[in-house]
Amino acid sequence: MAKQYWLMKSEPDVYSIDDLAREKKTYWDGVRNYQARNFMRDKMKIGDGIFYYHSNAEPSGIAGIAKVASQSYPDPSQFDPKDVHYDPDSKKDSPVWYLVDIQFVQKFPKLLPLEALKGVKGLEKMPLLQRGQRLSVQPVSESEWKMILKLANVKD
DNA sequence: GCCAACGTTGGC
DNA sequence: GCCAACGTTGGC
Repeated sequence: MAKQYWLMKSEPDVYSIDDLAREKKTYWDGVRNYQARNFMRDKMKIGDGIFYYHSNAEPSGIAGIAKVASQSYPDPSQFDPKDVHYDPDSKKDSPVWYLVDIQFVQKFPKLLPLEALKGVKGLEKMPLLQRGQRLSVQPVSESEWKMILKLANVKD
């Protein structure tokens, strides 16, 4: 299986790339969208590349790189009645929500703002740039991955 | 803080 | 199964 690439959104006020850089590794809990879950549960493989995207930020944009650090497993927060992500419909023997661990790779020297991605030839198909797109876990093609690394002035 | 766009819920 | 109402996302 060839290496695949992803983009994952996080609000930096909640958990930023600096938080990830400090902790080195975290688990991506709280995703409650089926499409995003399916990518994590069915598609992600250890070692896949992840663009770490800051949403609801000033400015919003890609902040750096992480990588998938585990197979998918059930999101523990769905079983915890005290957790905001608690899902009373989910049962332990048939969990609804899955997540993966992600590991810090590098922070971009400068955040690559969303604005800088718009209008770039070769990136126009990215879900991120589609009007109204809110998916928090998205696939990125290899060519998009390489172009963005170039724009950010970093090597993989 | 506003609001457009979207996904989900629930009445019918 | 339709679709209006609602809650959420996320750029601005």
